[in-house]
Amino acid sequence: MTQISEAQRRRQSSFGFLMQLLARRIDQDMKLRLAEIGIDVKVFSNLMLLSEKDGITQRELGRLLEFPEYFTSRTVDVLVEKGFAERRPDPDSRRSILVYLTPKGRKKAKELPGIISQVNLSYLKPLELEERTQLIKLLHKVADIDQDGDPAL
Amino acid sequence: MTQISEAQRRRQSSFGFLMQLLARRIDQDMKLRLAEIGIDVKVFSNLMLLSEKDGITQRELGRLLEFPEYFTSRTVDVLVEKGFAERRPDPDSRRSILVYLTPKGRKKAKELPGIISQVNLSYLKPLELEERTQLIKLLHKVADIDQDGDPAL
DNA sequence: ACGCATTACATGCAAATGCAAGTTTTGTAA
DNA sequence: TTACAAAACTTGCATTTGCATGTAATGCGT
Repeated sequence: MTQISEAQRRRQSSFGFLMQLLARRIDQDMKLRLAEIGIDVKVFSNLMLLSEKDGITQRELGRLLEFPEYFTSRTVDVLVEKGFAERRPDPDSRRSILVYLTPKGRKKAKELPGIISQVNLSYLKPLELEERTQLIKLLHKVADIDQDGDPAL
Repeated sequence: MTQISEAQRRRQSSFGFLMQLLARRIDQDMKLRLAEIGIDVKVFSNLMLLSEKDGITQRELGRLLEFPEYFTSRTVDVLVEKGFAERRPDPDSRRSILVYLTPKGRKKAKELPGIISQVNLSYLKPLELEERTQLIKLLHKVADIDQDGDPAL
């Protein structure tokens, strides 16, 4: 058994520390998996959201994903370059732009849930089914997204 | 009540999605808090770890924090520039380097636990005490860091 | 209808990042 | 002991990021 200090125990039990550590691991995994299908993490997020709901403004897209505005702007550039999305003028306002998935983008988006499930499952493996539900519920409560649902495995 | 799609519910309940979202928020908060005392997140992590245990090689430091090697190399550069740490030759091997905190670094590290507690607490606020313990325990299990302890609030 | 703050988005540019390739030192095996 | 692989760091360089700023369109008060 390795000797661990009180300080180490404290750090390793810090909510922030655990979140950062795990998020980095997940991000790394996703990066590898997504590279196989030729996209990166930021394209992935936007593709997922747009497949739920497109025809929204860039601002709305960024707001829903909690990404800064300049970031969304450039990500949409990439989506358009890759032929996954297109910008259309907003009939209600000439200063805003609506983002729509193209058929190609929609097709690509269909590949994503499988990857997500696999990655999620690989992380949740050490937990019992009940614990997984509990964990998602607690994270939800912390994130303050006001709805509940079963974990997406 | 806002209308939400099944797909949206699914995404928002994805372990990976929640982790990324929360980690980004925490990171942003920490960035602001740390800017007040003149350091950034990567310096922060290393300072914390070294305050637990210094006199380790850069490789070991990177391994413990799960940071890539080139990253550690540059972070230690910054730590040294700022006078928080110093590199000393490893008596056992001329190709490795031991990193030690300076008194200044040790002093700076003392400011950190307070900030960590505040940030952690601000996130865990929506949870009951029991739930906080449960959440940390579950995250621990997922992270597979082999020890248990009470949450550092 | 005029001025002016605000919204929505884009971008220039400095700094940070990440990969791959480089250097020096050590282990190992013939 | 020599040669070759691997370890421990470092660095060059292209890409990415992020802040601050710019541009165009809109709402709003008077």
